[in-house]
Amino acid sequence: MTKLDNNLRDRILEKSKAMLLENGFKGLSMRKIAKETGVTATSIYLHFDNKDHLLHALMEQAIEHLSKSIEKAALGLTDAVEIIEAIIRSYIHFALKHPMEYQVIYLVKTEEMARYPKEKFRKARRGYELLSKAIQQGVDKGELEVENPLISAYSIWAQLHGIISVVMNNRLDKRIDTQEFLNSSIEHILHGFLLRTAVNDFK
Amino acid sequence: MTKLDNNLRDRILEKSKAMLLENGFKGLSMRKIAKETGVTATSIYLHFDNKDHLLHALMEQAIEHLSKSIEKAALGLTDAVEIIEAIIRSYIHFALKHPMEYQVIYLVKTEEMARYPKEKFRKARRGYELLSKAIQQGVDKGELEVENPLISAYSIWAQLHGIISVVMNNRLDKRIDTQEFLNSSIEHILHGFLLRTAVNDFK
DNA sequence: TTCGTTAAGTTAACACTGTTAACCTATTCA
DNA sequence: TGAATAGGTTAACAGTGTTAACTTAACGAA
Repeated sequence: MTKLDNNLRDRILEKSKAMLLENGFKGLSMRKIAKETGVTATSIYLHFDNKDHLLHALMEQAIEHLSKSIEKAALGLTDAVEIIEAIIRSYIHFALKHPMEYQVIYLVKTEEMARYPKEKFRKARRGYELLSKAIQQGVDKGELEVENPLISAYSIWAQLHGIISVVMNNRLDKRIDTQEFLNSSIEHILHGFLLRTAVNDFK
Repeated sequence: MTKLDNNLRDRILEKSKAMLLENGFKGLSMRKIAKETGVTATSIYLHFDNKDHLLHALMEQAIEHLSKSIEKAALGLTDAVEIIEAIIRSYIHFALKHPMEYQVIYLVKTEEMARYPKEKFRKARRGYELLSKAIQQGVDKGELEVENPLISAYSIWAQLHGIISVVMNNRLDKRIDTQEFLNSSIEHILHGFLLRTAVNDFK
């Protein structure tokens, strides 16, 4: 791994990502990735332990991309509720704009999760920490009513994930307009954290 | 399909479900299911078009199971908010008690969803209709503040799904206690639909 | 300059996978 | 009695992730 990780590894990742964006996960195989990269299937194993590790690498990139989008959206804002809403909206926006990248983040299942190096989750946590800071700030200013900001941050994020996954997997009732559903859900989520007095201000 | 669908089909489903509960989705193959059922792999194709259709059948059973659990939990209750909370808690309880059955409901991805017969989604909708009725009832009584009860029902359900999937996939920060997270999230979700006045009553 | 080492790839093979085509056998019904 | 059909089977295809064994090229030391 001295001068190995300079070229092919990146090309494999690039091609994998491109193939993912085009055709989804279904037909994504090591052999096809290799062929697309102009190399043998076994060569991939010189750069990645196995298919899961390759997906982990894609996952990392996607998490980085998502984190940056969120940070960018929150940049410059000072009001706690504004920041929270901006984070929520940018999260949804990212998911809908980059569905495959979003899905790769949540692809890895429970069992493999354990093996996924914890250190790399630090990056993934940047978003929550931003969110939980904003919540704490809102609590301090008396705008929000929350027991544990970290738990609340994770709760918001989990609820968002549910809403997005429902939309992305076409699980919505056909009578329901997607945009209306999203707006209504955002409102519900925000509403759940606001004080009685603040509720009146929220539109 | 006259007298075909009496015996083997059910045995296949039984064994599939048992294997799913024991070892998860990862190693679940047609050949293994066949071997476990004491039959050839190709025989399965006399009863199911393909693997996806077999999973659809398992999905149907799981949805039925979940729907019954929810209906049972709401039975006898009259107060709208009580009913909503009971539905939410029974949904979470089911998911944690039967993780594999829960996961099979959400396994099928977007592309295959389109082919899944809409008629069969009726069953899946029973839960929402119960929920949306309760919401409507709460609105009529002036306990809840909601624009569209159906949308709200789907929103609650989606948020629940997100919370459960986060817990089931070990995505929670280790500093967070799962039970505390669940309770806090339930509170948030309910809070999001309550009126200002009602908020005070909610504990 | 030659030699051994190592990086970076290859080919061939294993043990699987879902799925189809072709075949067999027992039962049912005219 | 004989044809049709339900309910299976065996053999095979095309694909999968992954490993072991082999090749080739580059480099540093003797």
